[in-house]
Amino acid sequence: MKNLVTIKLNKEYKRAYFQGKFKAHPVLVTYLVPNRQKGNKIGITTSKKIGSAVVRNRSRRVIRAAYLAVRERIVFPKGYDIVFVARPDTALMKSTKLEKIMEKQILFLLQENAAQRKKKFRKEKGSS
RNA sequence: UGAGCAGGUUGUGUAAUAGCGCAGUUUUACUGUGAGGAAAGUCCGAGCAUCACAGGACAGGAUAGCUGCUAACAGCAGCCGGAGGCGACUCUAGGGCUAGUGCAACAGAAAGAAACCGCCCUGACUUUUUAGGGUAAGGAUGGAAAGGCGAGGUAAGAGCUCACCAGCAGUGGGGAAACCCAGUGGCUAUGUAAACCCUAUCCGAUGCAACACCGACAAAGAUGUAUUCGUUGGUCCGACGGUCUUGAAAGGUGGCAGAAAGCAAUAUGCUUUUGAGCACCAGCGGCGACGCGGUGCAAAGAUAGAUUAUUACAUUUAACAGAACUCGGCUUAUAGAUCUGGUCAUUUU
RNA sequence: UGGGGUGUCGCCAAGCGGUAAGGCAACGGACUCUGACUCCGUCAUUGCAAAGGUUCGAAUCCUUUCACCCCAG
Repeated sequence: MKNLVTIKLNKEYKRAYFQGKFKAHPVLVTYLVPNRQKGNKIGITTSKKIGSAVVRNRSRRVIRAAYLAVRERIVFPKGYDIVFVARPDTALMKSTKLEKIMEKQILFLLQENAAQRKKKFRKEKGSS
């Protein structure tokens, strides 16, 4: 896919799950963690629990289409690893609806991340 | 018109915007192309690859009416036997318990060559009863009781005799065979082989995570020419090998999208050969599966895994559902639409 | 993708052609002033993942399907 880097190693997925912030919704769960590279890397998880191969493929496509639309609008301060986890109802959604949900989630998580960094920064200042 | 039977086809379409994989080229933009009838389950059969260009025996496994079709098969076609349906038609693991062994709980006298009750005869005692023998017609148990049923026959009975029916053996006729038909004979030991087993036929093992090649690192140790070691399966034989073992590890390409060769160069083309390739035919042969012949087609080939997302219209929401080395089948899932050919009943002519 | 295995009460499980053992838990009762421990009893009921078949008889044998688990990168 053009200009779209995907996460490939299991290590990187685990990093996103354990260190990253997450926001949940009945249709989509988003994990977000900053990486040290330029540009975002995304990963999509569709487990066997959500349905058959047709359902998994469909939800993967919908998420990818939604991300491509969302990427145009949001300005990321730096590179992030983003992992999207599909839910059973994801395949029934339209990608336009999913866009709005995803946009909210990512903006929320970016704020959280920024807030956390400021806190850390202050703490370090105070201790020193 | 109603009910019912068998079989086939299709498996959303169109437009706009944005986007992805692969191939090609005038190389970064265009052109072409891009999921299924089951791609599924992985239940069979093959190709292909490696191990000896795959050998023998045992073990193990598979199949099981007959004849054909097929590269092969547990598939398909036609037929035979059996079961069901008024019928169209459907279903059918359908070799052998008279080769041997095992099992048949409980009940019942007895589950394999049987006497509990009953019936009959004889003896004892003669009030009841009791001993021996004969008897498979009746009772009781059971899924199953020694061919079934009727008549003759008898002390009572019994294929003891006879008619019909079932089964077995051998005879004659028909058929390619399963098998069918006819008459003869002796008079018959139940069920179970999807129990062990026997018979016939077939099967070497491992699966593309097979396997081949490329690039790059470090080098060490052991054996000593055969009753050892290693190389492929459970075992043995046989065969082959001289070198074998080990450390660290991770990647790429091919296999893989019909194959091979040639020709041409504003392109993705053309030609030839080849293959269990696919589709079609008012062609030929065959009842048919199918074969022969002819014509046409053959461009999904990913590798964290492309083949789409959104909107509008049609008619509503399309059902089951996503290729991973490739084919032939089987099985299972499947909304709706549609076509063809039989059958039965009723009404009208 | 390929290979292998398992489904029996709420849980752990035995049984592998002839009435579905046992333990824990649960429920009822006894003991106790009450609770625990202990003792006694009940608990699969047309059923052994589901559907067909073989058999007199199937959890067990055969076929198909479903769910789950393990191994191989």
